[in-house]
Amino acid sequence: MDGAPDFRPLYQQVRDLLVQRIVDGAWKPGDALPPEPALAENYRVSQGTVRKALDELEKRNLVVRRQGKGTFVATHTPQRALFHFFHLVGDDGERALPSHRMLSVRSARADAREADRLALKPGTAVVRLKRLRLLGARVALVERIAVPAALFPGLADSRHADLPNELYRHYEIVFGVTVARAVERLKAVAATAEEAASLGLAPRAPLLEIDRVAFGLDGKPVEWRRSRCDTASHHYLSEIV
Amino acid sequence: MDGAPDFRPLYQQVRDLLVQRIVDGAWKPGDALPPEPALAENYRVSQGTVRKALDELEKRNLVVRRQGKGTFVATHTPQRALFHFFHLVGDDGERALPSHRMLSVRSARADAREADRLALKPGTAVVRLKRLRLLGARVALVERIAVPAALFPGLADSRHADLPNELYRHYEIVFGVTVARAVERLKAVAATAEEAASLGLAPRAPLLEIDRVAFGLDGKPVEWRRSRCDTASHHYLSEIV
DNA sequence: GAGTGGTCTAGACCACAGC
DNA sequence: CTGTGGTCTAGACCACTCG
Repeated sequence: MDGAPDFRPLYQQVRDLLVQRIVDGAWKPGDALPPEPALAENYRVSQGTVRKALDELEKRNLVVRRQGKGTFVATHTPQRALFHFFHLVGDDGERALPSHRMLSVRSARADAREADRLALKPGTAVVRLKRLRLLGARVALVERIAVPAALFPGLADSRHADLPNELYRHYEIVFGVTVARAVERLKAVAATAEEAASLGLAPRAPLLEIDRVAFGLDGKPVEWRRSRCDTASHHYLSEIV
Repeated sequence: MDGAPDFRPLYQQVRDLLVQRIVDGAWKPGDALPPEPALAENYRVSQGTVRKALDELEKRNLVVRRQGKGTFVATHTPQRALFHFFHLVGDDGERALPSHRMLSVRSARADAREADRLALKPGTAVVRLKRLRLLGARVALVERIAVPAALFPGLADSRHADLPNELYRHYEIVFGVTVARAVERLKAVAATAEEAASLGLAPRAPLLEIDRVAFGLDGKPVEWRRSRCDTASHHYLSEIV
């Protein structure tokens, strides 16, 4: 820590250096970080300072720590992928885990809205996915997804039946794209004729629209997703602390 | 810390003792806690341990710390009341702060749903409020609220015009009830004829229903609120970290 | 200047994992 | 047994607030 002068607290500097190494891919999801004493020596700070930096990485869900084993870069396990980002819950409180039916995968040029949400220039190459998602045996969501083609080379050529339900895990394993954060905007909308047919509802039935932008480790948008959900027997759960 | 044997970490014991004092009202919202060295001496632990306990209280939004001044029990400032618990945002990204028009305040006996949400026996005395809330100049929400009468003595006798927009602040100042946490369940529903009229919408227009249970410092439900919102030009914002 | 919380250190010991 | 993260201490100094 004796390089360029920097007047922020040491633990923040260490924290940012650690984040940088994860963002750069020096440590990949699932990898163990060096032990705390090694990091302390490496950065010429005390172990307490390293711990405070790691506390913050843990709070941001970038690493998980396990006593006796080590500190590991966080991964999108099936559990995390589903429960952390999927907030639809049965009205009885059961978290019915969704399955899916992928309908199509197509290359396209970003339209105005995709360009806005993904922070791209209109016309940039994107990949569009369409799928249905089932809760229990019923189709409950229709989903349109758009991602920048540049981040996902070859995705457009996937056979749509081969794409897994847990896309974020797939993004991470196959394309090295880690979803670190997301912002969801929710609205109530009336189902289009097509949506109503897919969901087995009356035309213009009320649907919950979830418009989600997911961000990568570097803070840039990596996916835009618009889900329209039948909330007759499910709800979106939001906990405020 | 040399009383009854307890094998949890010291900082957790100190944390829980501090929480207890806040819950019991020994320190009220806005009060300063004793300085860290005093707490350390009091509980016979090091200042570092007290700090770790206070870190957790701060994370739970129970206290706020200000360098050079002290540590204070959190209060529902107008800012916090609105932005922490009110998640509707204009589609342009502006946080239009809502105003309200209280319609009625009535005593009643808890029906089945109120009893469920508030963890009361059916028939327990409750107070029901109805109000409209405006975003800008437009009526955008119709809201029904129910609270246990026992926690809010005299509330039922309030002139409804006297009740402020920021109810949580009112609960805290007038009744000593602090809302610490809330759970919201969101659905899309079709407006009833009455709701459509209040909101100036077509009958059966899609509305976002927010069903919120708010919990006090002791973890017990203190309010149930059901808001139905016109999301034509606003959305509910949910950030996932 | 006195008092507060914020940062940082060095070192001890504990609890858990795995050979 | 060794190595990991988790807890705890004691003390130093910094940054901010206020009289």
